[in-house]
Amino acid sequence: MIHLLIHKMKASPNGAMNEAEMTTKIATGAAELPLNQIVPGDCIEVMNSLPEASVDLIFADPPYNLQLKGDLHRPDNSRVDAVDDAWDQFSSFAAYDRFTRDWLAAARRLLKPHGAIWVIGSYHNVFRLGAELQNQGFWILNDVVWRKSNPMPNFRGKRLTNAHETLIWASKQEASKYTFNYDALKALNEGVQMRSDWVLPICSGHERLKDEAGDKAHPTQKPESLLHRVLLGTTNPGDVVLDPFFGTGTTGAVAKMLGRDFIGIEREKSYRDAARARLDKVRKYDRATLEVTQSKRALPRIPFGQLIERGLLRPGEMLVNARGQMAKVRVDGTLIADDIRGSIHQVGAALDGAPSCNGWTYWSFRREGQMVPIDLLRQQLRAELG
Amino acid sequence: MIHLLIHKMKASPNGAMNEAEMTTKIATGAAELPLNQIVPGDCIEVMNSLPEASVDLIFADPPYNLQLKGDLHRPDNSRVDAVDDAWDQFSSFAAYDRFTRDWLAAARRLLKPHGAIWVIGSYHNVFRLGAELQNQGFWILNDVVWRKSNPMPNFRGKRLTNAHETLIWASKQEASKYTFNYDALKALNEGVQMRSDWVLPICSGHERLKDEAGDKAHPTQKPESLLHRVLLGTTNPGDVVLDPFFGTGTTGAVAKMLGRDFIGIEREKSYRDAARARLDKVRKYDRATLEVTQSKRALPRIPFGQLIERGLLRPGEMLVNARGQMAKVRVDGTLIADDIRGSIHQVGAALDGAPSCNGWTYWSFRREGQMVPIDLLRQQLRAELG
DNA sequence: GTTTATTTTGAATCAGTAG
DNA sequence: TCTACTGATTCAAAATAAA
Repeated sequence: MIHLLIHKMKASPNGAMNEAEMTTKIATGAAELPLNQIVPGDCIEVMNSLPEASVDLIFADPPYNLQLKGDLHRPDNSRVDAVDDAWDQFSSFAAYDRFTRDWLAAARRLLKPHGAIWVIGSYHNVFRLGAELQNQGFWILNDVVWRKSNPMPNFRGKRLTNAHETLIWASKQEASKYTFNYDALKALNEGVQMRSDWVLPICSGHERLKDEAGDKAHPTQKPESLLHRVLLGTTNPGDVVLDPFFGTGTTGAVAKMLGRDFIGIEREKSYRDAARARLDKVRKYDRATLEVTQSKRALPRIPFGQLIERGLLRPGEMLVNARGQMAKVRVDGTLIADDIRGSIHQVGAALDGAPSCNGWTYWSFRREGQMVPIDLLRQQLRAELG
Repeated sequence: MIHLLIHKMKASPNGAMNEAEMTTKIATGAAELPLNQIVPGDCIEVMNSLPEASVDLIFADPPYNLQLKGDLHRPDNSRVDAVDDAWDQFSSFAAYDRFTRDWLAAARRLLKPHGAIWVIGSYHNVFRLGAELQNQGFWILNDVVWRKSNPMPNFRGKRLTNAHETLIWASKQEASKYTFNYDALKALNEGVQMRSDWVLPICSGHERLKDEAGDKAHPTQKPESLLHRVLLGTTNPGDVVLDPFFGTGTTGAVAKMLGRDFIGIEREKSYRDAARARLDKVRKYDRATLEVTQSKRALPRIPFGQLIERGLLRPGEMLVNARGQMAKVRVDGTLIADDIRGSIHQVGAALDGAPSCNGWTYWSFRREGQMVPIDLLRQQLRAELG
């Protein structure tokens, strides 16, 4: 913990280091995390200059290698403003694969052992991204489809409307204990577990950043709703989130709102400038707002024996399951039912012939003529213990 | 055209060649297409024995290389019947890649110059499939997401519900003049152009083939609705459709209904037998059971959390009920009122001491001095999402 | 026969802690 | 590093049973 803390170097609230200072720091290989800052430069070089195993999550929206040929026109003859920027040009699949291999390796080095990565792409590049993730030992947890509610139609009627993009969520390795806020995402989805297909609109309207000329500041700005779901679901407040293709800073903006620290890396000055102006306007939510639905797994463990020690249940008292079968509570917190002895879980599993059993919800006891689940006593004890 | 016709050798309507005859024909390298038949054997060998440039479309559902570990149980302790068949076992990604390279090369050789291929997979294998397609010169036209309306849930709450599979549609080469029945698919989609995400139920009920013991005949039978859309959209009547992983013959069944010729290749005798029995019962143009989901269009369910993600409500904002009681909106779409936390419905019910509550009509928020029910935002979102 | 309640099932890389 | 133990965890649709 101390190891990581000494690397943290938060930007002052009033403003970040200027870019000249930043470049110097990076070039000298200072092992400090430029938290909540936008680092100029090539993302591979910058990542390699940062201390290894220091980042909780990486969100990466790399160039898509679109390979567009001529101009595309709408049926009314207006020209579609396509992604034709220099940063999206690669000479071949091999060149794109080399680039992918290098930046993914640099990203993997930066991740903590239990860290994870999100990448987003379209059919032009996502298969190469996914294959290389697997080749490097990342462990894919889900692929997620961002289903656009308002995609651009296919004007020529030669293919299906390309109405989605694909995200891949992967942990650093198979053994990683990745962060997944299951209950928060379930709450966000009105009580049913979140699926791998997310219906969200593209980034437009007020959210879409414009330059002085009124044109879009970045050709592929991602919606904040997408990052909200990613960061809420797979990071905790205070986590460090790095975006090596920061663009106009959607990842940073949502991270700031949600009380996560971000590191942005971006090569193009115009994008950095737009992102800085944007980030200055973002405010963090207060603590009560940031709090999310808590998982039961995070609650303190209460040994069943404590109910007896604390006098909430008496030794010798009988417990009953849903089928009316009974078991006697023994002084050491184990049960006995006929000749089956063991914990509340073991005896329940044995009676049901089941591979496992949650004894807390399986057993009830009698109080004033009523059957009361023993889990109620656990809740009572947890409340007492604060 | 004549060149192709001489290769065609349709099965007699009353029955196909028996398997012994078939094997002999293949072994001698007879350059004839076994139309509307199921060829036994390894798909690579069989494909290499058929004449090149003779097939219009290939639909391939190869093994997914799932790499499952131990058993999985549902919360009710029942065991999940997993895909653990020998044909899905590969020793490494390298072995899977070799297999993929070989069968794709054999498939590409069989395709006519203007032919196309569909492959289907999950995140376990689809990135390797897509990358190898590109490596071999196939030209990806779309990736299509099959969004399952009734997927298996994630029982342990450790990941997102894996609710989709991915199909890739690619032509033999960039210059191919592939078949795309734009208007047919547009008609199928109620007059708006077909998108790259298809919502279809999994294969179950009467359509799911059972063996004598009443168990599923094949662990991964695909729904006919999926193949209906593929074949209707990317083939013409009379086209030759080849499926190298024929299984229990969904591709053949739909091809027969739609008046396309099929060639099935399948290694496992039990699958071939089930497929033959199935195909015998299929009649051309029996479309009644297809596209069942198309008709029912219920109002889309909008989770309250989406209002937050979409910025229609801000986290931290206060909601008010009819009695003037207030609750604060949290980032995961839950509310907090004093020490009561939960969904809009739960908190409303708790405040009223009621068993249930419709949060959508219970809560309002302040906009420009006016109190506005949150249900208005839901209606707004529904309109946007179409 | 009709309606309602209960059971079954689906391509799944599905646990974490203490000793 | 390995073993033992605790205890958290599911949605939609079809099939079957019950009323």
